[in-house]
Amino acid sequence: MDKTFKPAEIEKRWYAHWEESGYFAPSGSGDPYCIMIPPPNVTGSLHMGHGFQQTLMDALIRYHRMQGNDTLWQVGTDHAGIATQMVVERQLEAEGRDRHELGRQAFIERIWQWKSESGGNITRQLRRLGTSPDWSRERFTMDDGLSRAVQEVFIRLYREGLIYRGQRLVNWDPELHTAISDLEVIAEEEQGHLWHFRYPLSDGSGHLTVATTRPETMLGDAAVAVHPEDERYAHLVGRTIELPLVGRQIPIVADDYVDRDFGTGCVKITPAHDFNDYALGQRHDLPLINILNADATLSDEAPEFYRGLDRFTARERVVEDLDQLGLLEKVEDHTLKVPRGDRSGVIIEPWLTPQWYVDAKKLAGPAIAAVENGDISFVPRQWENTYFAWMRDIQDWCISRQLWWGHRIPAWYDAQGNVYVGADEAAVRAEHGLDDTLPLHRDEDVLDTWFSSALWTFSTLGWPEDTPELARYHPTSVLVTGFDIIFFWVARMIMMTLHFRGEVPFRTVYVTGLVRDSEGQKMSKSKGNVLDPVDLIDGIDLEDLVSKRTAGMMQPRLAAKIEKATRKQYPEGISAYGTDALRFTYCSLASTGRDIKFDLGRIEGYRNFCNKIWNAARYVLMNTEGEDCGQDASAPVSYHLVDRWIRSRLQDTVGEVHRALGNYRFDLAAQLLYDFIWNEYCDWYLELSKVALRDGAEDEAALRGTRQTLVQVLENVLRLLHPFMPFITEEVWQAVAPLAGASGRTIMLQAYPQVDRARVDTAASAELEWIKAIVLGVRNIRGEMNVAPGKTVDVLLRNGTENDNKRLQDNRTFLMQLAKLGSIRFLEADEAVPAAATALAGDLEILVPLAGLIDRDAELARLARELGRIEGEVKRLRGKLDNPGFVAKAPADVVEREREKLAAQEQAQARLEAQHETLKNM
RNA sequence: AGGACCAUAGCUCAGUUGGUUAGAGCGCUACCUUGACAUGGUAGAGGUCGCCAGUUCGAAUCUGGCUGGUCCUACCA
Repeated sequence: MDKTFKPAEIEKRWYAHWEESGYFAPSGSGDPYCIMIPPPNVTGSLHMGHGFQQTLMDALIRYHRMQGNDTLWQVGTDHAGIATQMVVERQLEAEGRDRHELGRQAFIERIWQWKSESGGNITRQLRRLGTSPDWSRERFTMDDGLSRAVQEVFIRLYREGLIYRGQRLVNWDPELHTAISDLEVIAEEEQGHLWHFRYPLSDGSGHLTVATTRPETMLGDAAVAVHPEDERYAHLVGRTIELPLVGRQIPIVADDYVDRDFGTGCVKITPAHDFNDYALGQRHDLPLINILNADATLSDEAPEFYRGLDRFTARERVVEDLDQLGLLEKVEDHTLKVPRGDRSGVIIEPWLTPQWYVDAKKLAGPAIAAVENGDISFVPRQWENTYFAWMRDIQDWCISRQLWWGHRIPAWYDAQGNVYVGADEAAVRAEHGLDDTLPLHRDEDVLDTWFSSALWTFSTLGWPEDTPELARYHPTSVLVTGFDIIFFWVARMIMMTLHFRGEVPFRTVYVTGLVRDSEGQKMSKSKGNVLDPVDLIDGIDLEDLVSKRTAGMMQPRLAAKIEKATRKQYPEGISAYGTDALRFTYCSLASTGRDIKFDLGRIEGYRNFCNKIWNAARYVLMNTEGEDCGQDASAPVSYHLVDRWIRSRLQDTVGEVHRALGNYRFDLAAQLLYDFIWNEYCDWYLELSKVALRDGAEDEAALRGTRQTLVQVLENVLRLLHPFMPFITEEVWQAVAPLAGASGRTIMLQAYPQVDRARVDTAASAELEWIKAIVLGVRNIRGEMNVAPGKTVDVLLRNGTENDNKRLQDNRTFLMQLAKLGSIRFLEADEAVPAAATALAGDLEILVPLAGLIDRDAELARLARELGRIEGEVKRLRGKLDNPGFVAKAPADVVEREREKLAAQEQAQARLEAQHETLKNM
């Protein structure tokens, strides 16, 4: 084995081997355990959030696979309608063409082609993370089976009256020329203005002043509204206004939607271009005057002068023109929330078009109940509140998109506008008895991407066919996802699955936090702070990183800024940490209910941890390969104290890891394993084993016992660690397993360690603590008193019991070696106490004679410091025990424990005081 | 406007039903190339647990308020 762990070659080799060997497929036996991957965008690339979630899913999958479950991880990708279409449209744009020139058919073919070129990217990246989904079952939301499921669901919901077509205001993206759902609109505060306009009363008796953030919409005004109880305007209600620039007579209406205290208390009402105004318009029977075209230029409904102008140009004109007429009263700076499309980034227009909707309210009922009654639970629980809040106020879901890439809506229209929904045109004709000569044309629109995603848990398993997989793996076990798609995806999956399967899609929703950069900023391309998980695995030099982060930047200034920041933060680029270190980092940061700040310091630490494991394995192999490790059961084996101790500690660790994983506490599991391996197995056991192997050379059975313990504990640890660090554990396991008496082709399919109560050995633990206390006591003196590391020291023990004496005889060589002693013995009863530094191990006093090694005054100071600490502790404990309330009301065992603590501290205090006194007088 | 979450060592975070000497990693200090590992070892410094009340024998932990931060939902033209 190499001296340092080199992950790159190992990862490649093992992943290929696992996949070729079919180890990722379900075993077919055991209790089913199933996770559905949240399907990433097929043409997308892996980001840190993916890396995080995939790692957690894979850890769960590998854990359950090793636990003997029939484990299915269903993998697949999403066609991501808008996102993918946009990418290809940009490509066309670069060629100076557009999709309309190409035509629908050719454009769709072009996207399929792009998918076939780039679609492997994301799955390749998933493989680099070491994920173990059943690749043979990979699905795509637009493959035949899933498309059939989508069609079936649409038709059935339509027939049940749960899908309908309606004309109403939608969120219209003037850039993409499509409707989008409420969830796809991001409203953020921006600086704008509030314009105050005078609207003259028709009878010439004066004017009203209205305030607006969108002057151009006044061309579509249908009324002015005031509050019904607003005395200032009560006399005007029912009268009319002559709308400037347009000349239309519009009414003044009263509606309690109006906030009297905002602006002038008069609101211009544009029912066709504002959601609130639309609702108000419905109440007052106002006309809808649509002044915008699909691209947000002014339509023919606007006065001729403005037609064809862009909405923002029209805004300037309207303001100018009103100013000219003396109707612009004032302009104020104003902060307002601006709705933008989450994909295009342009300002969304409420726009009147016919669209398809899902009646979400009816589907929401059972979906709410499923969480209320515990059929589905969220981890952490507080997300249930978020879910309920949204579901109880759910709005109908606009599912049609004016795109070409996606599942085309299975609806046909005749010349009269009658709608026929069915699987295909022939089916529609047959069902409705339509003559072949009657012209029908198919709906041009496609479905929202999330419509097909909502069916993911059952469509991937073969629905609407009644497949064995559906029966076996559905409902699935757990969904691992981010909170950002609880509404987009999780809620809709629950609704659809309950409706069509009559069962929940999953029992548990594990909601992960967001991965942020080391400053807590959201990672985004435009901020230039994104990290590619693969770059953390393979490393990347500075120049490549800079060019990657600044590629495709529209604004050169932004690019320069990003370049500067990147050069400052990563002057050496990013080194290669390997997949295992990355995965372990993700796990260790995965506290529930908290976003994670990704800090390179952590991954570096865990890279070092990999190296530690690697080197521990090297040591173990050096001492066991070619040696008798007790594989032959007939040879006698005896276990030394240190062997019994580490085996016992292993059991504790195994139990706690199971508990942590049962609660989705990946961070605790990672911490437990790190601590056991580094601080117990390596720091203590391996060091102790060196002594045992060298000084026990005459006892073959004991040697066998220690060698066997070395390899067996390591072998157990590797299995414990495998769900988190699949590669290094496999590589090392292959070498270690035969020596540990384990066999099998891969660690992946070995059993996960279980607690063996018989191996819990509290006596061994106690004795080892005794050894550690003495070693640490001496080391502390050595360290603080600056005793040269090469120098041995002599130690005298005082005030020991019979048991201490026996322990000393049994463990002398361990103490000698680990504390680097020249000698150690008990002080004779009549022996004079030499000037010495002192440490305590319980009642036992450890004396290190100064003997020219240690400075007396320094030791006095050290003792004084220690005494100060103990004094404080004694004072605190006395105060507590002197409090009658405590003694009377606290549970007896708590009081007893405090008494014992006090006694121990007082004892220690007395000892050290005596020693301090003695030393001072020497 | 309503709601959620967060505030613990210089940094990133643990701390399970109230009872620990409040922990870990990184960073820092001193010493050490000792035969698994300098991606290492040994020892050490560092915290009035955001602030103020309250409940309690006892609060980092429970309750209320405040301050600061993150986010979600809805939205006033």
